[in-house]
Amino acid sequence: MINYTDTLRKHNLKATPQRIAIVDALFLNGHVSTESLYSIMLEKFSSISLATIYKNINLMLENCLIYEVKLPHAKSVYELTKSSHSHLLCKKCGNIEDVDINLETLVDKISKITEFQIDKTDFVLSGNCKNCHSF
Amino acid sequence: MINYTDTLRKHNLKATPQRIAIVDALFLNGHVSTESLYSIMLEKFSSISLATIYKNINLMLENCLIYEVKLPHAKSVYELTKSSHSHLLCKKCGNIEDVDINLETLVDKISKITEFQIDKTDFVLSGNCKNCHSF
DNA sequence: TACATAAAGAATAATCTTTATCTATTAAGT
DNA sequence: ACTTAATAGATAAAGATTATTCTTTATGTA
Repeated sequence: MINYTDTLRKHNLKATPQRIAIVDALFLNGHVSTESLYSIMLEKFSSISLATIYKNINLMLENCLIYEVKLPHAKSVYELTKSSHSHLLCKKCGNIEDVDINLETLVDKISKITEFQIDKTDFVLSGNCKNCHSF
Repeated sequence: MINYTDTLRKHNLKATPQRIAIVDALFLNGHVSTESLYSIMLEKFSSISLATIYKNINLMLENCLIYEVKLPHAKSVYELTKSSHSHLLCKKCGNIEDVDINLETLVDKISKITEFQIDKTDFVLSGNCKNCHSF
């Protein structure tokens, strides 16, 4: 398991074993919901409190270590903060994938038309993944 | 006030005064959260139950009369179902605007690259609206 | 227009979900 | 090793959503 002590400290968070394991779980699983993170954590820390999960998710959100991805017709999932990207959601199997789409030109155009200063996008594309539509 | 009896019936919903008022509130306000819908409704129906709001929102969602817009760092809002469009969110004043962006070419491209069959997009662009950045 | 009936509304209880509180423990700097 | 502020766990509290029960009502039919 990678040591995320520095990562946590850089985000003004004490490096507790629980937090290191949370970051590791996000790294390994990519996109994780609150309750799924709780069950993952229970395997390593049999007496971890659900409140600890919530508290740390909120702290990590505030310190921009993780990001919340809001999905249509599903609960939010959390991911480690990366450079801006979009998400693919399979409506059948629930799988979530990152996808890099260059939205710069598009956003510039919309910015001009709407007179909005846009500095962030949340883009989720839903459908069926390769496995779920090829049979 | 427009009579939404037919609209409701077309979506397999009985046209009760409460439901007509909900549809009207969404039409007039564009994007409404649960609690804000509740306060709007309380003005017309002083004894309406919050459970009625939730029940009807869910029924209208199931019957595709309304759509849930999930926003970053904010509670969901609901809108009357329209043709596919994106949303602009002002991070300062909280204002939400619809914006028509033709994503077809983009989505086709991504579909080919990722081998996902994409049939829906949820696109929220966040920033500052005209009023909030021009002063 | 009145009737029958399934559905909806209001009130409220019950069930999540999330946050707050309190105490014992621990990370991290000295 | 020692000190201190922050964290974890346990649990209560608060907030959000759903379920239940009973009364009322929309709507199709006679």
